[in-house]
Order: sequence, then C-alpha cells, then structure tokens
Amino acid sequence: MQVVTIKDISKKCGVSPATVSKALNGYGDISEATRELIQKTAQEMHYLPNAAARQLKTNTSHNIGIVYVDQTGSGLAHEYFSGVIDSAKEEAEKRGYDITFISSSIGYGSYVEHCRYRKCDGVLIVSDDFMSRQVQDLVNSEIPTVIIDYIFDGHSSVLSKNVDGSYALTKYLIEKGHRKIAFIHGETTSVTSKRLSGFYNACSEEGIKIPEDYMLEARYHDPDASAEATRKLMMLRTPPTAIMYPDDYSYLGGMMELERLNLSIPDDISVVGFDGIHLSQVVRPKLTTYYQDAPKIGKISVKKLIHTIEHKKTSVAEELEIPGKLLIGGSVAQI
Amino acid sequence: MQVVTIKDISKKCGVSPATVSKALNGYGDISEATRELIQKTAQEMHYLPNAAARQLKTNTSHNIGIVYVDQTGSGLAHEYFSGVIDSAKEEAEKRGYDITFISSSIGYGSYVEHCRYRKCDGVLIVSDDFMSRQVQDLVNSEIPTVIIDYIFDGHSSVLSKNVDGSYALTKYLIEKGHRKIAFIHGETTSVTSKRLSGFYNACSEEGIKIPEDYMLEARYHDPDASAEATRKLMMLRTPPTAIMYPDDYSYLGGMMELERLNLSIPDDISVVGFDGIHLSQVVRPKLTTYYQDAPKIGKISVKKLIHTIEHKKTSVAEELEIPGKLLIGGSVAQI
DNA sequence: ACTTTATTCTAAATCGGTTTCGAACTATCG
DNA sequence: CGATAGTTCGAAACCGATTTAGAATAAAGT
Repeated sequence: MQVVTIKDISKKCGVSPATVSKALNGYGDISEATRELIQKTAQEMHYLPNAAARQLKTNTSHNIGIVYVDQTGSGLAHEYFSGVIDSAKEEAEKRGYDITFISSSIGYGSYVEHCRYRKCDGVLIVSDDFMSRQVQDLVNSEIPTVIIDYIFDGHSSVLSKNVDGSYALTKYLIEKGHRKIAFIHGETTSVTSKRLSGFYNACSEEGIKIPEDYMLEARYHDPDASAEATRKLMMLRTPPTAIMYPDDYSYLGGMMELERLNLSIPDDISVVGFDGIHLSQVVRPKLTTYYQDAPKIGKISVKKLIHTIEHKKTSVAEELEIPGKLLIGGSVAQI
Repeated sequence: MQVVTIKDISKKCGVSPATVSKALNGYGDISEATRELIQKTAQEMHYLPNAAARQLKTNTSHNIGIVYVDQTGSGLAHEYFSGVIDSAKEEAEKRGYDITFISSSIGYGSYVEHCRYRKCDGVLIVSDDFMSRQVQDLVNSEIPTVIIDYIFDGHSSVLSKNVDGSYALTKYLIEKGHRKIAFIHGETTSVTSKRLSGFYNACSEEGIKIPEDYMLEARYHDPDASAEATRKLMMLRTPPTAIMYPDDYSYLGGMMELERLNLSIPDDISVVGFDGIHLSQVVRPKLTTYYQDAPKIGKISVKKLIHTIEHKKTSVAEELEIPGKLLIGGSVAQI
C-alpha cells in the first residue's frame, strides 16, 4: 500500500469514505468520537490528501499564479520585483496557497490558458508591460487578479505612494537649493503619471518652472536608456544641476555616463533615484532615493488576492497604496 | 457549457471520449481522418485539458518543485540563487513543465509531504542549509532531485568549477605579488572544501605557506560575519596584504569594515570575491572575482532533472561542473 | 467461402476525493 | 405510546481525463 487514501482510513476505522472526508474537513454532522478516531488514524497512517483529486472535484486548487515578465530581461534579478514576489510567496504559503509561475510559452498559448489549465484560484501580475494583449486578456478574464504597479479599472492594484515619493524627492532637491531639476521618467503608465504629478506639485509649490527639455523619457530598469538621457541633458546649453532617475537601477547607467563625462557626484551634478534597492546603498556616494516597501507590497497584494478569491461576491476592487520612505544618501549637494 | 471537456468534443465528432483522448495524445490506433477531425474540433472549441484530471489518473503532474531556502533570509534578492532559479524556470517552461515553490510551512509538515501533495515530478534544491533534516529527508525520498551547489552521494548536483575558480583567484593574487593571503571562507560544505583545495593548490605550487590565523570561517552571504573576520585579520601583528571573501555579497561587509578602519582598496589592502554578481561590478573599485554562470547552472540542472524524471530507470546520478570566469576588477594592487 | 490478421474504435473501470440525499437510530414531546 | 425532530452516518453520483481489453469492421490469405 504505497500511498494512503481516504478509503484506507475508512476501512481501518470501519466507516465510509464519506464520513472520513467529512471528519477531516470539519463538517458538523460527525460525532466527536468518530471524528477523533478518524483524525488519529489519519495521522498514524500518514495520510496526505491528493491535491489533484480534490481539485478535480471542487474546481479549486489553492494555487496562486504569478505572472512575471520584465521587458528588460533581468528576470528575478530585478531586485524590487523579486522582493515583491518573495514576500508574496511567503504570505501565500502562510495562508495555505502555493505559488506557480505562469508563462505563455508552455504550449497552452497564453497566460489565461495556462492559468485555466492549472486552475489557479487567482493571479498576481508583476510586469512592466501592461499593454500586451496577453496581460490584457488575463485581466479581463474570469480569474481574480491583483496587479502590482499598474491600475486597471475595476481591478485591485497595489503600488507605492508614488505621488508622495516623487514629491518628497523633488522637495528635498529644492530644499537643497536646486531649481534646475531634470526628470528622466519612465514610459507612460499610471505609475509614471503619478510620479510626474508629485514632481510637478512640488515644483509649482515653489514656483519653479521646468523647461521642456528637462523632461526625458527612458524605459524603466534600463541603464542604457538612462545613460543616453543623461548625456543629452548634460549637453544642453544650460544643463540641470540635479537629475531624477526613473529608478535606482537605471541610475547606474547615468552614473557610468557621468563618470565618462568626468562629472563627479554630487559636486558637479546631484542625482536621486527611486526604489531604494540594496545596490543604491553600496555605491559611492550613497544614492538619495525613495524606498519602495517591496515586502509589504507583496504581502498586501496576496492578502487582497486571497480575500478576493474567498469572497468573490462581496469583494470589491481597491487601489492600495503602500507608503515608502525617503532615503537620504550623499548624492545631492547643497547649492 | 462553461469549460470544454473531452466529452464535448466526442459528442461533436460522434466518437467516444476514449478516441478523443487517444487522438489528442498521438496514439497509433486512430485513423488519420478522425484524428484530424478531432484535432480541428478541439481547436475550434478551445479545448484545454484538465490538469487535475490528468494528474489524478496518470500520477504525474508535469510540475517541478523548487525548494529554496537561504538562512540569511535574503530571499530571492540573493542574486546568484535568483539567477539560477530564473533560468531554471525558463528552461522548465520551455520543456512543458511548470514551477511550484515548495515550502514546509504550508501545513503539510515537510518538503517531502508538500511535494507529494502536489505530486511534483521532481525537485530542484537550492539551499544553503543542507544539513537540515527536511532537506535530507527530501533527498532520500523517492522523488527525483537535482541539487545546486552541494553533493549528496548518489544524487545529481550542479555546481561551478569551484576548484578552478578558487585556484584562478589565488593564482591571480600571487601573480600580483601577494604572499600574505588570507581566506575568509564559508562554512564547511562540499563547495567550501573545493574552494579550499583550489586555494591550497595554488599556494603550494608557489611554495607559499599560509599561517593558520589567515584562515577564517564566515557564513556565506553574511556581510556582518565577513566584516568581523575582516576586522580580526587587520588586527593581526602581520595582517595579510590580500583577502579572499566567501562571496561578493559578503565582501560588502568587509568593504564597509575596511572603510571604517580607514584602509583603502586596493592601496592598503587587496580583495577578491566570488560570484560575479552585478553589485560587485558597480562598487568602486570594481571587485576582482570569479563569475559563476548562474543561468547555465539553472538550465543544466533542470535539463538533468527532467531527464531523470523521464528516464527514471536508465538515468544515472552525475556531478556536473559548470565553468565560470575570472573577472578582473580594480580591487587588487600589484606589490 | 472461411479463417486469419490488421485496423479502428468503444465500453467501462479507474484515479481519490467531495457532496447530496436519504436512511437509521436516538431523543423529545404531547 | 406514537409522532416528530435531531443526530450521525453511508450509498452513490460525480469531477475529467487515461487505458485496458475486447468488439466490429475491413482486408488479406488459403
């Protein structure tokens, strides 16, 4: 008898399989005595339910899919995303859900089909490409989703307080005496537009007008794009005295470029990032940046997702904003 | 008709479910004509097999478990490990396998039970704690395993050419004129002992004798431990001129400590790491280190695992060593 | 024309649980 | 004491596929 089934237990206890199932799942119509007997026997026999059988019958898997794509191909080495996923995983496990990676390459065509095939109860979407057809289809499917760092109407999202973060960084620069502030921002997404408004809010509060050529777009998490933007900025007749980068990782591109241009940070040019990844705190000078609370974002998003799964009818879409923190490094000079 | 089943197809085509199953799975006893009809209809109806049903019957899941634990709690932010996992995931998907994270906290008691519950066809073990009972039990279970960076008798492992790597680093230091070389090495594991022998080989080739107090143990991936070891070394009456660190990440601890001691790298002290993570290439000076080919390690390990799964009888345990590469930075001075 | 053989298909059992509905039994009450 | 209600349990259908053993048909051989 290789693997113990409910039938084996039922025989040993002299009851029907139905009774065993009920006893093990806490149904009310089983007497205390038999329930205890059954539970004890199950323990002794090392009974382990069969996930497939259960899933087949109940049509739920206690399995959460994670769609993870980053266009820049850095994979899990993307520190912010991997931080989110890591804590999401932990939270899911704590609540009895497993995590399966969803891909479109497995031969089932698309994310949706992959999820359906594995009967994921819900999906967490961690991506930087929300325009893709695949992601859109998934979001519009019957599968409960929670989205990180993007907002889809009628769906729950979890993101940082991007307005606040961007505002805080800008304000900090201004306090340090900067007026000529350039913003290399990511491509047009809900996150970007929030960061932009934080930026503009702070500027207009201080009556600062930012010239158009100080606003450049560079893909998130792409050091090369930021390097190029940096170059452009420093070539202007009146270059900025401070540059805001799309994220810490992109900043590395800018850093290299500034090095090449023989400009030293922060004496010749001040810089700030966004994310607060570990890397930004070991480069010299330490980067002043806004820390995104990846662990919390991952945790909250799974919490929300599971709630949505378990209360499908009553659960309502929310946009959850997680506060971050301004990290003061040494990358901004007083002028 | 919410979700299309084999029965729906069978009705539409006027054949039995059995025939549909066979046609879809490439059995030989189906005529070309009906096979084509069935496949076309399946397409049209957007048929998707039910993973649970299939798994229940066949007792295989096309699902690979990943056991991932790191004692230092850095989670997926552990760049080397996450690099391995990322490429493992990609390779698995390419071959039609899904990836599920295995934890012991899900309530099924142990890794083994979790794997059995989900009927993982095989498991990839990425851990830095191979002494744990849980991991041992898993390795000794009936489930096919491939282990990263550790060797269990009779099981397949994938690791870097640690002897070579350590040898190359040491040799490089010696070429640069160093004789007083300290080695902060990780705790006793098969990987560590390989690195130690690479180190000793290089030293004895050059007739260098390393005093005992130059050999310190510090947990892998633990900057604090390395910081402390660094301090001890620099307090010696004759401190070393070069320090080898357990890994790049740990080196950061050493770097901070040297900063505190007001020693500059590489003028006052030369250092090398191990791993070649991104971080080591953005700190200044760039770290000289040995790059471990995480993508290849992940890929090869999944390849081996799937082979083991699909050829259980004939497959034989192997110890696969993946070559890395010496990365020359600016952290070693000529003396 | 009658086996024999090959080809193509199907009936039905099975995997291991869950769940509905009703049976059996006990306790309660008028 | 008979009817009613409440408690505890089991029979059986079912989820959606796979697979064995054999039926039906067609083709080939003697």
